[in-house]
This record gives sequence, structure tokens and C-alpha cells, in this order.
Amino acid sequence: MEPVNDQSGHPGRPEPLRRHAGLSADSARNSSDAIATSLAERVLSGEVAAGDRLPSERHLAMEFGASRPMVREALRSLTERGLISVERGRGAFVLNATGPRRFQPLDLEYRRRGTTARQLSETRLMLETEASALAAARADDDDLAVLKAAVERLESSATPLDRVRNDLAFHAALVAASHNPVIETMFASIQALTVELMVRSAGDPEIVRKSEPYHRAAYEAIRDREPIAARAAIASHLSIAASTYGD
Amino acid sequence: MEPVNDQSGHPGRPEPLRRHAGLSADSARNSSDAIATSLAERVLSGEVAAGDRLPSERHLAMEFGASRPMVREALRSLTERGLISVERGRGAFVLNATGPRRFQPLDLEYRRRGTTARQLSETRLMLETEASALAAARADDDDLAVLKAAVERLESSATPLDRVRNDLAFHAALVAASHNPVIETMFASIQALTVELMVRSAGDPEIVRKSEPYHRAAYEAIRDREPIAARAAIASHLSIAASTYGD
DNA sequence: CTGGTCATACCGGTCTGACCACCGCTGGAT
DNA sequence: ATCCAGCGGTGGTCAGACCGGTATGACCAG
Repeated sequence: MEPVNDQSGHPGRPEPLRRHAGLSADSARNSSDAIATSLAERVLSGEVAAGDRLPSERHLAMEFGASRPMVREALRSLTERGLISVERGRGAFVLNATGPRRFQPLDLEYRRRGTTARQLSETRLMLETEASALAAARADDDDLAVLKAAVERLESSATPLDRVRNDLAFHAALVAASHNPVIETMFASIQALTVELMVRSAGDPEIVRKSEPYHRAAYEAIRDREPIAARAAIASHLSIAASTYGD
Repeated sequence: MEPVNDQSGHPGRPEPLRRHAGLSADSARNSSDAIATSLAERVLSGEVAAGDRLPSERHLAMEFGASRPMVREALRSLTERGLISVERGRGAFVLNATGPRRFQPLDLEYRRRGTTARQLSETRLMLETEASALAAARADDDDLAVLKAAVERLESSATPLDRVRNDLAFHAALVAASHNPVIETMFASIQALTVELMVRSAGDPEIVRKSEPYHRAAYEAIRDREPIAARAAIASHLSIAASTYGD
């Protein structure tokens, strides 16, 4: 219902800024921040579910009384935060909360701070021993089935690349079985770095051969509800590769 | 005064796309992604140092043969990733690699997945026991001085809010003393959630009283290079609050 | 009735060229 | 020497346009 008179450039923007709900503490200084915050709340509150399509950019621009570039910046923020995915010609879609995301921000941070292979191994050891112990206590039938399948796929890996892929899948399944979303997310955040480490290890037959049995051992310990054994199996497994690279 | 050149859109854009270095595996599908990648590499490679100002948006637009909106989207990405900070009227500045950042993306992820107090406590226990053991092996004089100061400030906290602030500072110092950037970053990523947990604990005098001595104990164990004692002190400390909240 | 083709409406991707508000510096007035 | 007005640079925002993908339904051939 804009009269569209006075077309001398900016028609005086009737709505200065979207006064956002104001419930959260973050004060949006930009209009695009305000839009991003508003949309993020809409996603987090479940008002729009995973898989849903957001209104089009033009639509949102109208709704917020802003321009498309501002809406696009807001969408870019949400994309970067992993909440949505924008597809050309189709629209912006809300991502599943548990999807395998990249966590670029953390990855960048790790790289910026010059993380070494040793430090990464240390972290994996911590994360995965704890996860395996928790998994031994909490894994349900589904987890065990996934884990078992992962072990078998890993053991029958053909190429080194295949091995890396399956290895990663196994460890991801292990962490998922811990039923601790924080640990799971943290593990996901080092995934890119972990892959690089695995690629180096996969090229060494010695490491591969010695690490091999521990995967199954870990699975069986979790299945048999033996946290200590599970922890030990993972610790042994990860220590092999770690000790090979003195630093 | 309109030349009525009937601008039929794009006059032929001489430079189709910035062919980015191509070293990294990520294929940029958008021009703004390409710009973001290029700028990120510039930051990560140290070509522009922390504190430096990036060229202005107009300048970058010319350099990349793109428009300002595209450059702005790229800068928005970098902002979201925590690499730069854009200040109105001044420019975009490269942030320090170690600055206390918010890690909103991960925080969002944790909340989306419905993290419970118990799961968070679990994670802290894992993270901090490991960090304290590492700190006992690696802390240098600076770390110890910071840690000691933190303990003393914590013990003389006046208000509950003060206590929370100092408690957080102590634990951050502890984690920093581990000299493992991955663990440190992970701890930072749960900071917002941790504060919420601490606020609840700080309201309970019983918890405060019982937790109190462990801070100093942890510090002394680290100072005396006793990883096991350090681990035990932190574990005891964190277990108190955790056990109080059955779930 | 089925299957493929094509027009079309919609959508994100991008450009242009403005105007505004804010920051910092500088030069003139006091 | 001090102070402040002014100016140039910078980010913040807008409107409107064109491009090239993506569906969807109408239409025609088999």
C-alpha cells in the first residue's frame, strides 16, 4: 500500500527499522542484523521447520520494509551459521539441525591458531575416549547397528580413500552414540582437520595394520556395555597414529 | 538530462570472475564466495596482519571487478566467521586470532540440539580435566601467574555476578595453559552456555562453599607439575555442581 | 492415456548509481 | 595553543533493472 508518490529517490522510508522482539540480548545495529536475528528466532523457535522454504528474498524485503541487498546479507549470515541453505532458482531452505555441516568458522579458527598434528591427536583422544565410554552406557540398538555396519564397511575398504571415508564414518558413529550433542558437535568441528590427518595415516600400511583390530574391539566393548574396555580400545587406536608422528 | 542510453543492463562486464588461487578445495559458486575465499586466504596467509584495515568496499569492488553489494556479502561472511570486524565510517579490520570471540555458530548449534545441563557438565569435565593435565605438563611462568591471579581474584569475589565472572576467567586461564588451541577454542565455544550454568550454581551457597578449595588445589597441582592431582582437583570441582543437578 | 517439449512465472545472482549517517582529519577562527 | 566547522572517505541502505537457473503446467505427438 505504498503511495509511491514522491519518486525523488528515497520515498522517505516509512518504517525506519524493524524493532526486533528485543528478548535476546544482542542489540542489532544494522537492519540486516535485525532481519537475521528475526529469521533466526523464527527458525530456532520452530516456527519454520527443517526443510521448509523461507519466503523469497523479494517477499522478505517487503515484509521487513528493507531492500533485497539487506535481506541477502541477512540470509548470508544465516547460511554462514549453518541454519539455512540458499539454492539458486529455488529458494532458501531451513537445514536439519543434525545435518553434517562444515563448521567452517571453527575450522578457520583452528587453522589460524596453527594447530599441530599432535594437538589435534590429543583432542581426538580426549573426545573419543570420553565418547566411547558414554556410548557404552547409552548406545541404543540403532546406534549399535550403525556402528557394526561401519566397522564392517571399514574392514572391507578397498582403496585408501575408501578407508579414510569409512574410518571417518565409524568415528562419527561412535561419537553420535555418546548421545551428547556438544561432544558430537565438537567432533564435527574438527572433521576437516581430522580427514587431513587420516589421509596421512592411511598412506602408511603399518599404521593401518596395527590400528585395524581396535575398531571392532571398540564396537564390541560398547555393545557389551563395558566403558573401560571401550575407552581403552579407542585410546590404543588413536595412540598408534599419534605416537608415529612424534610431533 | 537523461541520455536515454537505454542501459540494457550489463555493458559486458570485462572481468567475468575472479579466478581464485584454487589451492583450497572449496569451489566457489558465487562471486561473493570467491571474494570471501580470496580475502580469507589473504588473512590466513598473513598477507594482511591482525589490526590491519582492509581496502574500502568500493576499492575491493573495483579490484575484484564486482559490485559493492557482492563485496559486502563477502565481508559479511568473513565477519560471521570471526575474521574481521566492520566499523561504520572507518572500515573493515582484521581481528586478532586469539581474541575472545563469541562463536555464535556453535552456540546456536548446541542450543538447537537441545543440550542439557548434564551434557554440558559432562563436556566441561572432559575438556577441563584433560586441559588441566596438559597444563601441568606445559604451563609456563606466564600461565602460572595468570592462573594464580585468577584464583586470588576468585576467592575474594564479592557478589555472585563477580564470582561468575572470575570463575569463568579462572577456567579460561586453565584451559589456555594447556597450550592446545583446539581444546581452548572448544571451551570458548561453550562459554555462553557455561555462564548460564554458572549463574545457577553461584546462587547456591552450598555449591560455592564446597567448590571453593578446588580452584587453588588445581592451581597448585599445575604449578607443581602434577597432572594426576590437577586432573583430580578439577574433576572433584566439576562433579560437585554436576551431581547437584541430577539432570 | 502417456510422455516429452516448451512457454512462463518465479527465484536467486548481480550490477548500477545514487543518498544518508558517521568518523577522522585539517585548517581557519578565536 | 585551542577549538570547532567543514570536508572527504567509509560503511549502511535503497530502488530498479537484467541475467540465467528451476519448476510447473499447457500443449502436442506417440
